[in-house]
Amino acid sequence: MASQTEENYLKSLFNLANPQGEVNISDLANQMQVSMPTVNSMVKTLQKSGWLIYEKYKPVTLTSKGQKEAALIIRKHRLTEMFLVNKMGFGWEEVHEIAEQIEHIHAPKLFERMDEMMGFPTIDPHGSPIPDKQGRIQEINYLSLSKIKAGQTVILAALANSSTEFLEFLNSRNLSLGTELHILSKEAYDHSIVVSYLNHPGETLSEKVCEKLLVQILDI
Amino acid sequence: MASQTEENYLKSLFNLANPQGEVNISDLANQMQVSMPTVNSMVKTLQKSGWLIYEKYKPVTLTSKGQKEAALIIRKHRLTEMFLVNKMGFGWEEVHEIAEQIEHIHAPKLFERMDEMMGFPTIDPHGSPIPDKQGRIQEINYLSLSKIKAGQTVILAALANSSTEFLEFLNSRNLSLGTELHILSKEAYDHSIVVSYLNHPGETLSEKVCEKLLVQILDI
DNA sequence: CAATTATGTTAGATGAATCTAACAATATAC
DNA sequence: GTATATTGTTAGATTCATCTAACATAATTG
Ligand SMILES: [Mn+2]
Ligand SMILES: [Mn+2]
Ligand SMILES: [Mn+2]
Ligand SMILES: [Mn+2]
Repeated sequence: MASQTEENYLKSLFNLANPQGEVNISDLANQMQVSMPTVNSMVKTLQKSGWLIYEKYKPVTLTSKGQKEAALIIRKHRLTEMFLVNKMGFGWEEVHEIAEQIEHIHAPKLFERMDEMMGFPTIDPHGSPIPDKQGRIQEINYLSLSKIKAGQTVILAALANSSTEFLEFLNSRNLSLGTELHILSKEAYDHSIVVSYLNHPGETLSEKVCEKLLVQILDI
Repeated sequence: MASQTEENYLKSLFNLANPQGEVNISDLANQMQVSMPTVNSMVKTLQKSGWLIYEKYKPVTLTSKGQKEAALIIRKHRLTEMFLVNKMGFGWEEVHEIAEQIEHIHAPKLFERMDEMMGFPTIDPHGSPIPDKQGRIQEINYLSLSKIKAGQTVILAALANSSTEFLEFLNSRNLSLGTELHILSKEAYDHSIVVSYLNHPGETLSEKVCEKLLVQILDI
């Protein structure tokens, strides 16, 4: 069984993987906030347990066993976040840190009960998909708000970043998942946009914000 | 901040303390399922952090800081057990192992929400008191069923032992906290007793079982 | 393509939590 | 009150997860 530390490495590896499934040692060191030699020795350990493939001077790649394990930890994380929001009254900006700890609890029944009590949700409070019990993830291809043309109407469906600061910014503007946004105009100079939505007739959003808002186009 | 390992030592120390607050190294080693040298080095570490008083060849004693810390971990454990039973539908025999892990989560709000959602319970699913936020425990002096005379009527209020096996035994006899028991007779030879209760007109309970059933006398 | 920069590895050390083997102190029993 | 048993300590080793310093390889760029 993977240690708590190893589980966190697996999650980072899963999230950092490029389309070919590769992860650089330096990116992993940066993500985990440890030195490269630490990562170097950890990837050797993870390889010995069959979680990944490692060859000197090459980027590492999770094995399918490693991918599944990572996805199942992410499943526990996201189920927990959803449970905290839906069943315990937490705000979406409060749950990540708690889930970061609870994802390491070994108690299959706990997470099954959460799942059951919530009616088997498929997304977490930030719009990210919850992997199923087999570790399969249903990737949904949302569009970034920064790619949408003026005049269109979209629904806020997910976030490309879920940091507390960003979530608190969204709270301050009453923006939540499901909000219907009308793109009124786009500024050519700085790529900021002006949107209108419930009780907010004209709100300006910077490019930095728009990039992180993932939306679905409303075809009426 | 105490590590998960240190937290488990603090809990054991709290539970093993005799009326003078003293704990033997060998009892602690036995409880923690580690060797005596391991305990010896750990108590030195715990002393350095101010959790306990240690002098060579003498039993150790938790400081008041150590007692409070232990009580607050026990609080998290018992709140969790109660939450799992009352809010998530677990049986009282399923929750200890999960609580053993969740008690180490650092998230004050999580436990405050549990507490709130349950209406600030004062006992856990096994009848043990839940320490308050200041780490104070309200000790209730129940009587062991083995001390009760024939002819009396009592209410099952708590358990002196909450092992899964014992809880499953109680489940098999439909015995739960709050059950009203009529002591019909006592066997002088083996100290077993015969009780009657809801749908059980005559159930024999061994001395071993009676010792672990804590009751309140019903004064009608 | 040579120089510079970025990325990755080795070596050696540290602190936490554990072990076994050997020894020391204290308590108990005859 | 000495012998025996119980309890506790020291010494030395191990594994895990981390570090820094030094060195090696690979990629980028003028
Ligand atoms: Mn999260
Ligand atoms: Mn984590
Ligand atoms: Mn318990
Ligand atoms: Mn524990």
